[in-house]
Amino acid sequence: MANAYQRKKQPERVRQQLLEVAARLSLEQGIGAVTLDAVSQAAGVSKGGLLHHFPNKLALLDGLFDELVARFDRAIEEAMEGDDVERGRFTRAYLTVCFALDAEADGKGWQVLTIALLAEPHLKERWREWVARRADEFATTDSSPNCLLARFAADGVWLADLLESHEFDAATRALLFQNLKALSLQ
Amino acid sequence: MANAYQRKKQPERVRQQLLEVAARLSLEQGIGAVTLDAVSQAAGVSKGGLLHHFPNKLALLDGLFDELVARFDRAIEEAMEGDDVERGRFTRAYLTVCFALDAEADGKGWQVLTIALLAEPHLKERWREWVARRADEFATTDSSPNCLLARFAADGVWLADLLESHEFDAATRALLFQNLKALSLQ
DNA sequence: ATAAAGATACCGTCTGGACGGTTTGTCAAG
DNA sequence: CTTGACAAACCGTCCAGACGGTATCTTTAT
Repeated sequence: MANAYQRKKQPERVRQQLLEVAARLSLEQGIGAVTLDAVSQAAGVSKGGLLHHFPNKLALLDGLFDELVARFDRAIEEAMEGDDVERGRFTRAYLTVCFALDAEADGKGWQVLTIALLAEPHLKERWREWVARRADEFATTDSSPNCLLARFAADGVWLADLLESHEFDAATRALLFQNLKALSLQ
Repeated sequence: MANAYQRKKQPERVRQQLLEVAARLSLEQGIGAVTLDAVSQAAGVSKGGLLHHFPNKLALLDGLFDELVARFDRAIEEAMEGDDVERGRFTRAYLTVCFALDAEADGKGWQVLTIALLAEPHLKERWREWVARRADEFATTDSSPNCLLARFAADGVWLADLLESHEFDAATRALLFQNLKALSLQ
């Protein structure tokens, strides 16, 4: 730390570290805690260093968004692997991922996504693009009203997880999941 | 404006104006734009004046939350009036209100609720209380999994409206609404 | 092979502005 | 004449970003 000039350069590692730290900070202390100072310090980098990787704060949030969307995409793709029914496959994967998020260890880190998303009108736009791309991609298999409905419900459940507003028992939760999956097949 | 000492004193009016302005600001420019300076200025009041009505910023957000929840409650109650089927009545009202929000003129102002809600852990807690109270109140008529599901879907639709992430045609939207209402009756 | 010539990856400090909140003062109404 | 409803100036803090530097990588020319 004292002599960081000498230490090995590992830009990709540092960049990753910055994103991780930013996610963790926002999770633990709210989005307000994500300041350039706090993030850089927690990542063991100077503020100048942070600003080298992300030219401004918006770029940092963008990077965070990209990272999280990428994880989301991967999770969905993974969930689609083991499903050989075409109809509603994407929707079922979406359901699976959304319902699993609260249990998952690093799933908590996702929460920052929405917060930033809602706070930053700019990210709202990017999310819209994601939805549009996916809707287009799976138009032939997942565009039925029932699939749409199921995905909306998943969003609702995910929001409830985020806000911790509903106290489910696991059985009800599982039942909901089953019912929604059934909807995706009709 | 120049000489506000002379103008008629109308505390309730000013208070209301402050809340309205705060809602509008958060809607148009994000929650970050809701600063004491901006709100007070846009409401034609000095910052001292604002802080007379709301001793600190948290109190302002609280007031906003109260106002919005009150409107929500009123809207739900109103929607329940014309419904004489007991089973799922609350859920149908909830659906009606959520689906109507984007069309409503001042419905847009609601959006601030979530944003503030997600940003402020403190408001998250209060929202949880609202949900719990309602869930308890209508436990006998609206606690079925299908009702729960319908309400979650409504939340999802509402979120989509908020983020402007989905482009519905009116027909699909109406169909969703009908399907969900049907669910509340099963 | 190697040395010069950039390019890249950082560090540490400074600044200007925004923002929440305080204080003191002023006017009006009851 | 006391209290409530404001105004206006001010304070301390925090924060985004600029800036100028330094050390390490990579490429290129010889």
